[in-house]
Amino acid sequence: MKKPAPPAAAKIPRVRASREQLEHDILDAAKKLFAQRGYGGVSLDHIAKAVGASKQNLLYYFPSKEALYRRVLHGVLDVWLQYMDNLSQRQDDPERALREYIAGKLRFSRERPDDSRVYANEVLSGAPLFAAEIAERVVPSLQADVAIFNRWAEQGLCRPVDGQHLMILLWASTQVYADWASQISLVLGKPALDAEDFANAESMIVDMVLRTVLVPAAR
Amino acid sequence: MKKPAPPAAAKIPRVRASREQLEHDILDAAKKLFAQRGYGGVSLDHIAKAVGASKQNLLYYFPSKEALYRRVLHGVLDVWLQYMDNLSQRQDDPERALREYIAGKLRFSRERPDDSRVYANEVLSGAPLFAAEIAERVVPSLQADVAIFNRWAEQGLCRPVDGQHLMILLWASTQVYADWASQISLVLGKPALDAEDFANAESMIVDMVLRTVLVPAAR
DNA sequence: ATTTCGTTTTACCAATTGGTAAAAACCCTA
DNA sequence: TAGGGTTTTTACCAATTGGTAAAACGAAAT
Repeated sequence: MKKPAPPAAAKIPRVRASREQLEHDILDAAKKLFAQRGYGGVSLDHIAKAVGASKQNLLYYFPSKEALYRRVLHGVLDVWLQYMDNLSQRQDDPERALREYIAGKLRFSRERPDDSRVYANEVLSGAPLFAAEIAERVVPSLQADVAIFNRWAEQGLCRPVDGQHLMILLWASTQVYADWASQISLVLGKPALDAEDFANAESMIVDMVLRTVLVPAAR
Repeated sequence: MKKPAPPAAAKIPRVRASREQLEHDILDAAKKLFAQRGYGGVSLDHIAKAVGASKQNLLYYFPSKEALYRRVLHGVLDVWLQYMDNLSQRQDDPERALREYIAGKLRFSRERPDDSRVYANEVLSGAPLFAAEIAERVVPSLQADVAIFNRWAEQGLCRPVDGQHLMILLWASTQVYADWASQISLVLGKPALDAEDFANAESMIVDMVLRTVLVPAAR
């Protein structure tokens, strides 16, 4: 009606390379919004506008809001686990393994805060859609890590510790720098967390964990 | 139309003692729902149904959804701070002060999980309505605690530690037992956390913190 | 030039959203 | 029992929600 043959490049600044590109953009925008407001706080229209498409166009790529959310969650969990499986790498050296594990999880908080927050939102709401996948993928990963602690303790490489609660503490104290960033930056009196803050966090957490886990003689 | 004069007691099982009672019930139901789904994920109708009233009746007591949410948040912050200001009590005895602080915060997670989750949801979404109040009430409280650490360090009662990040770690590792309860119970393989789990968490956190904070000679 | 297939837009839909206005019911006191 | 203030219900409202159906578009192959 208005423009019989509008040049596509004029309306959409950058040409959509492909279907995969748009699909990826949708997932990305959805992740950012779900991270901030949770599943119920985001509408398809929000996501559509953020990505510059129509709501119906989203529904062409994803059959429903819940399906889209599940895809986002699935991707988030992939990333989460990927940053997390450092403990199993150096099974002979507890100190180095722990240092790398903590560093990895803090890197996750710094580099992928939205992933962290989507995960936090889901867990916070009781993981209604996700409990099964957590039980299937996260719990075994954690149990493997706990088993490593136990082996270390048997071999005298570390003190006998409650592996489960130690892992929970590691999650908590590293994820908090993504999930609670808004409050932490208020506390630190700066608009956003910078590299130095993460470095300070890391040395504090590493210090505490090593003091607790390592046998005195090994230090 | 259906019942010209229905006995009030038949429809509403327990008689509303007073205006304050219903107001309290609304705040309570709202808290529970906001805790689970966040601000955007809850409708006035949800809350109304949970409390057995009509949406319009809620709006008689609270002028808007946001006003109701603010009231909930305000109450949550009251409780949060109340459980939190234990550090300032025993300024002469770091070990005891820390033990009581950790115990208090874990008690908060166990006794008031919904308060904890409402707070977590708000912080997670960037504290859009609440940054001011956090800056006004939480940050000073925390800075007072950090100052206490510094004084202890000066007096040789404890090792020089990064008080801010230590406090963040204390928050994180205690709140996680409320906010991540769904995941933690999956990990521990039980339907819900019990007193023993909280006791284990407490001894692990206390152990770590004391190892890190206390001077070796003092132990 | 036409067909075809993957994509996008237009046009709807019923249900739900937060909120308003006013009538009705309730309850205590005069 | 008649007011009079407080509380609740009924009746609406426009905007938004997730979702469907079908028409229109665009490029690549025929």
